[in-house]
Amino acid sequence: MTPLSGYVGYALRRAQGAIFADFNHTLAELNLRPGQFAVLVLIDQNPGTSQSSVSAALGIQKANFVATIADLEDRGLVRRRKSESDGRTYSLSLTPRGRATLQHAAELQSLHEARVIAQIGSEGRLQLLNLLDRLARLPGSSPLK
Amino acid sequence: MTPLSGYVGYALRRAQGAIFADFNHTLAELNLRPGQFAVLVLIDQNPGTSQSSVSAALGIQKANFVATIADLEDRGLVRRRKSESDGRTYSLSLTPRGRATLQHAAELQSLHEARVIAQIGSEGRLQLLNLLDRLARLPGSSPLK
DNA sequence: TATTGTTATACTCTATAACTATA
DNA sequence: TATAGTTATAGAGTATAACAATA
Repeated sequence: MTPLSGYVGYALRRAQGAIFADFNHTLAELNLRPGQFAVLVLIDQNPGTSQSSVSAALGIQKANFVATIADLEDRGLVRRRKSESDGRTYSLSLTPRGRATLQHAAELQSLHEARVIAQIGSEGRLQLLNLLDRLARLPGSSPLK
Repeated sequence: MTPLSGYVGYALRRAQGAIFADFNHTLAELNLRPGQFAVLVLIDQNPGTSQSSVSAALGIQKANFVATIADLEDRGLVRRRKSESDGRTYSLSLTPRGRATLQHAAELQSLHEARVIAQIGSEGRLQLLNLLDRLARLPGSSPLK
């Protein structure tokens, strides 16, 4: 059957399915899905940050972030400490085990990214990142209210 | 907070979120989501096709296609006829209303695609389609067999 | 035996509303 | 009032296993 072509949305869905499948397969031994990996990276880069900040940076609802952060805390990868300056917020940081896991994950992730480069080339990857970044800035793409 | 950058998978997720939100907003009056639009396009291009063929072409499980096709049939957009040559399959086609809806949807979709072009340019869009198509062919990611 | 369509089930991601405690 | 975190809920999307009817 003639495949659909010429639809950016459809092409994005198919590509993301392939990329996420490869990512999940590559990091299967760590039991880390793409979103969890992203959370670890952000906390590592912004130690002491809050749940609201991380969820906002990832473009997800803070309500949907509760289960994710609880899981990472239960697994001993993230530490949540009550902030002293603001009783409403938790201060997030990686545990030593979280840092070790992130380092291992980053190595596996680079294998995944290498497969991307093998598929579309280094130059193609940079073009792609640039195009996707501009697409993500489409007007009205924030959650509809 | 410093955004994540340099991860193709993350950039894909953000871009797809923006694109799907824009698509859904653009076709809201028809109550057609991206997957449903794709089904109408495929049936229109392949009248008489089967549920298995369409679901395989879209890279989804045939089990998950049952609810989708039932909804489109209930809305009077798709007709399912028992095949005479093979008692197991249904022959799918668009109803007149389905064709009219698809035509209207295609017009709205082109407005959506125009916004994509406004964001990344005609040339950028073609580059993107090419890159995404190659990414979808990552080894081990093929729902198509 | 294999395939088509189906049911049932479960898991992930996402969206919204409403609540609490703090500010 | 406004914000951080939470709970509850609902809707899509996707994956697998098993089944009846048909090939």
